[in-house]
Amino acid sequence: MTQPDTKTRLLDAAESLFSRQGFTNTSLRAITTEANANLAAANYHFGSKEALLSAVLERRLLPLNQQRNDRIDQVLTTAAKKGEAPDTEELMRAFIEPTLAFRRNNNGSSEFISIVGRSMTSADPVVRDHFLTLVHPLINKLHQALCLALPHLPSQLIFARLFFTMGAMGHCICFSGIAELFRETADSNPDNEDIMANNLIDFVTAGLEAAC
Amino acid sequence: MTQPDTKTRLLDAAESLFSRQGFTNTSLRAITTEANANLAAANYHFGSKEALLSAVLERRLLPLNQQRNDRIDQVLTTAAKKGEAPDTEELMRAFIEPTLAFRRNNNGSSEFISIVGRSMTSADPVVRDHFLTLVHPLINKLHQALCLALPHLPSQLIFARLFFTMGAMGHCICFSGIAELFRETADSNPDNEDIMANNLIDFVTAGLEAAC
DNA sequence: GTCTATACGATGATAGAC
DNA sequence: GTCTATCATCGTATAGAC
Repeated sequence: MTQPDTKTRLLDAAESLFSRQGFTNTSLRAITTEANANLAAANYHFGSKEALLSAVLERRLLPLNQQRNDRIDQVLTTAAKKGEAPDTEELMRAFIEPTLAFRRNNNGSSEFISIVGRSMTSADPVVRDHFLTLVHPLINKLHQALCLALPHLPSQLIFARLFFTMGAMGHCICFSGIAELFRETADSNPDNEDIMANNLIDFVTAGLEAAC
Repeated sequence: MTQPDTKTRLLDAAESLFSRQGFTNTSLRAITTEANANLAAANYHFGSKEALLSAVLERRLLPLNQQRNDRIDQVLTTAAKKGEAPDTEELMRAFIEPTLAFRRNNNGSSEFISIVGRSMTSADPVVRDHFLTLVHPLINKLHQALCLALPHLPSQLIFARLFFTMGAMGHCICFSGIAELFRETADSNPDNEDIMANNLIDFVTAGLEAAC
């Protein structure tokens, strides 16, 4: 097995360190040391530390978005064939399951998704804008699909509820588990991930479908 | 009107700058300059930049927690007098309304609450731990109250749903409005704050009460 | 094109004079 | 309590080797 090239090693090291220590608390020097690369190589390949974060995000977020997009399309197509409106819970399942599954379906970085969760609410407008650009098309598609699923609700209300949904999901992916946040017994085995995903899907589906 | 002392001026300047630019993007030198104080005075009074953040948080979070605690007690007492279980929606109203109202009920820093939202998911364990210590008693009380309101649901499930609730609310207070996140028409007048709070309360109440 | 060595300004923190 | 001086470390930029 040959060693990956410098750019990939830098991405891997940055992903790992950003996940474990956060963006700010990770220095470029720590990344280049772990990647066995020179400090300037990071800026040569990515231009800046923020651009490196963007590259780390894109590498996994683009495939994830493709996956979520496909699953939403699948729900829409199946419903259309039956001449029915899409189901809210199925749409949420298409959106949430691939996201949370990312935490155990790991390529060596099961905690990558926490970087996404924190970028979403970053105080840095550059980071947030870049993240939003990546997910905006997906959110728009999901919003439109939910308007089909919930035709009796105003579009703006559905949008607000989708916003709350993203907050709940974002909170989940910021931590390795509820346990970490509330100091409960730490148990983060795959089964618990499934339970958490199902609990979250039940929660947001009921919230989205609430009477107006 | 006499000028506040150095410590207060530092707190005010830090609160304002952290709210607008985030913790990392604000330097101690910018804070001390705005506060007309010396750089070393910040470290003398607070010990470190992180400790300054903690002090900024505590100054407003402790009164806010007191207010939320009182309102939850009020719901519990009223229900107990009637011999009934507390109502989920009323508990959520007691928890959420004071939090979101903070954004317009400003003492010159209506955006302070966004610091809270971001501390909640901070990658820095020191920041997160300090925040958790501040809110843990309140969350425990709310959890117990919800167990009374939803006696047919297992305690652990209620806990998970409360976790989702905090995520949805935390997402709301990270931004000056949904508009900011999704580039919709920017309109953040007080009425919209009320609408958002009510929408959020409806959303999480339905999620908490969902069938198991 | 890739990468290394080196240097620059800015940052958080600290020691010690007053 | 306050301030000056100083330090190690940070992100970044550049010149030049391969």
